[in-house]
Amino acid sequence: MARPSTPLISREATVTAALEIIDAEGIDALSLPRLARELNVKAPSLYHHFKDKDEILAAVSVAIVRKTVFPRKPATGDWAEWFTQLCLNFRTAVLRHRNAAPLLLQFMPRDLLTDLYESAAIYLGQCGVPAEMHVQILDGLEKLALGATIAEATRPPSRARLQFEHADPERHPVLTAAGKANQLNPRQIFEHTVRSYLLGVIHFGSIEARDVTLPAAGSSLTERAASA
Amino acid sequence: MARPSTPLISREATVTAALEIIDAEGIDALSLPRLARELNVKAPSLYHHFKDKDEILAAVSVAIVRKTVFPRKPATGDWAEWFTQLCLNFRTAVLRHRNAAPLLLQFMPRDLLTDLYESAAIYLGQCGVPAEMHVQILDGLEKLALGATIAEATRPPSRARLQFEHADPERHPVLTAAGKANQLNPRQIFEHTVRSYLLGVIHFGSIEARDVTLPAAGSSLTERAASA
DNA sequence: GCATAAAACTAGTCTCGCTAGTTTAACAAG
DNA sequence: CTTGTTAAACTAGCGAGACTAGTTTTATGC
Repeated sequence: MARPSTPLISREATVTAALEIIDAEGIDALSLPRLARELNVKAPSLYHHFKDKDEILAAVSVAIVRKTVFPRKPATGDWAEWFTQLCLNFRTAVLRHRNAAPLLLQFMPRDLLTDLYESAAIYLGQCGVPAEMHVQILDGLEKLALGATIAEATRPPSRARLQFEHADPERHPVLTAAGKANQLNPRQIFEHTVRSYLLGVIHFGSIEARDVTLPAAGSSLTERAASA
Repeated sequence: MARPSTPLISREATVTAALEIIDAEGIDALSLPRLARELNVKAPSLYHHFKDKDEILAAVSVAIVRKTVFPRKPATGDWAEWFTQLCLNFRTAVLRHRNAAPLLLQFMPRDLLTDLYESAAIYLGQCGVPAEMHVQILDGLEKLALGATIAEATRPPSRARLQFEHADPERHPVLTAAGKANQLNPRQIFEHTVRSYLLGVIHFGSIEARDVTLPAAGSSLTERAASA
């Protein structure tokens, strides 16, 4: 077969097919031959539309992140509420494709975020938050939201509610009890975490970060395990 | 060559060599032939000591996490301080091998954590923290510390202080200003984030997680970009 | 002393990412 | 309408890596 009247491959269709494979069979199942088969095409043809496999994965990452719903900014100036909703929406968008979540570590489209951050920094300024705290808030929230979401995505969802899967009621009675006492589902825990962080920043953000080094005395996990 | 009088390969030496390769040349450079060469051995011989490559990577992950220094619990009952130190020490241990950090997403040794969590839950109980909050604290901190550390590790360290690398002073003046106003280094930001989170939990932990769904109106990042 | 298992090896398979070079069709310029 | 150029597919094949099978030699336990 040679050049068809209408192209068989489009970037969009490729990304969609890739995402379907990842969703259904996991990220290791996404090979170029496999992806090409899905598009009724041979693997090398993909190189006419993407430089290499990484470019495909980056495009998949963009597709996931772009589905984050962007909440309207409350006129009340409740910026913490706005950030919380944004983080929740980001989490939702990523968890829709949890098999693909690890991609974001490598391919998170940071240029997409920059426009968002500019807008967020303006909003923070309007709400009276001093500029020295903007980095703290934006950077902390990014790591919190991204990290927590990816971490959650890499756990099997069936066990999401069962908190500590390795906890043995015999060896870990207190931890087991804590798991039972927990009332919140994963989404609520995430929301609580984000909210607590923002509330902490608001009320304690002006505290100097202490310049502490390692504690004078301590044992490593290894030593601890050996002495147990 | 056949069976030597003393084994040429040990699990420990293998893990050490693997970590050296990852530190020096990145995770993609770690192939079994490459690792075997470092041990003056041929690749298939490794299969007498490890089931597959994943088992090697899991062992590497354990080696990294086990170097986390375990701080002494303050008798004052200042559990937030203890958790903060623990998180900082975890971050330090992981950042010593930042190229290997992404491994923790897949191979984080959760069984190692379980003993730690049991001990932490006991400590929280002794400090008067109600059991309903234990999961919130432990789970939130795990995701925060793990996620933030891995996210930080995957950024190049040289640019760590330069906050928003994609920020263009023309297009993003406020964000650029925020970056300049920032006084904290990455470690301090991390510490601040953990501390803020814990302070938030302490003071607002009893607040019900609101059962909010998506906001009534909003635009996605895509629509936003299109309208800009 | 002998059977067994350990610990290395060689040879080779399969899959994958990617490149080179080919073919045919679309399209723009004269 | 022809013709030259480019687009978009293809086939063939390289090189690397994970892993398997089967072999050899040696240590070790009975």
